[in-house]
Amino acid sequence: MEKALRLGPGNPFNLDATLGCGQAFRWEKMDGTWYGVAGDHAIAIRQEGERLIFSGADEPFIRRYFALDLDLEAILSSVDRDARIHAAIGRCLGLRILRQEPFETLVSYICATNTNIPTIKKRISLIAGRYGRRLQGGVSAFPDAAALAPCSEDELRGCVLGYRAPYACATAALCAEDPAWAQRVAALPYGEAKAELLRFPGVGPKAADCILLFAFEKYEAFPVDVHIRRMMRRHYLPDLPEDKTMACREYDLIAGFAREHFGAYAGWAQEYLFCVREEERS
DNA sequence: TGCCAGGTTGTAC
DNA sequence: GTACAACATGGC
Repeated sequence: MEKALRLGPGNPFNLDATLGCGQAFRWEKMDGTWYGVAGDHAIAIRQEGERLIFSGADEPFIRRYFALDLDLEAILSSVDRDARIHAAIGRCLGLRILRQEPFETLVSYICATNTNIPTIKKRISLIAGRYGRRLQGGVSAFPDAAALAPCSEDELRGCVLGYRAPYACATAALCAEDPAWAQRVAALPYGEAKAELLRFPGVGPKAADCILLFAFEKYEAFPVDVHIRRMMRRHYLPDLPEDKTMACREYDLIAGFAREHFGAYAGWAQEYLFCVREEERS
């Protein structure tokens, strides 16, 4: 059954930017409607101006998942500190950082290293379809740690994870043994929470920052992927010495600069910059 | 075909 | 601590 939700004035929301920016991997748009899975909900949702029309979940879930409770204008005015981010905000106004499931986000970003977004979506979809609980409409929830932990490396290789299969396998086992991991991470401040996540195999600085930003509301996390690195070097830190691969020191330098420059909501700035990432290379 | 992709790991210095 | 090759796979 369809429900409708009216977005308040002065609190912008842009469904296309939010679901299309690459933070979540289980959404597809068809004929103006987004179809996807969040938690145990198979959701269909579309935006008509200031109205959201949705089915598959109740309004409190939608408000929470899409972070409609946050004062976006306040967040954006706090990071709006230069012409480039200002332009990005103008182009993607209403993009919000979702509140995603910790375990799904953890595994998703282990699957997201050194690859492209269509391939990540394929991996996540295969994992959910094979090991997740079936929902209405034929789609499946992402499995929890207990459901994924018994999988062998070969089974996960079958989900085209490649060399990441042992990492996902070992991480699922760790989470299954320690179901309170997410609660613990949630309670820690950014730096300590990141250190906790870095203990999972297959999780490095970038994946940890994505997980903290998309599943734990640690909004000072500033993930530095190849696009953001290129943009930051080109437009914010032109004096950084040339390097082929990203050294640990360089990552912390870029992310540290971003936190200083954009402030406590640097992660929101990162998503807006990622949303307008240049397609041109080199 | 060859290069690139929401990088991390293991190893050598 | 820093540097760098190896890594599976698919898109373009």
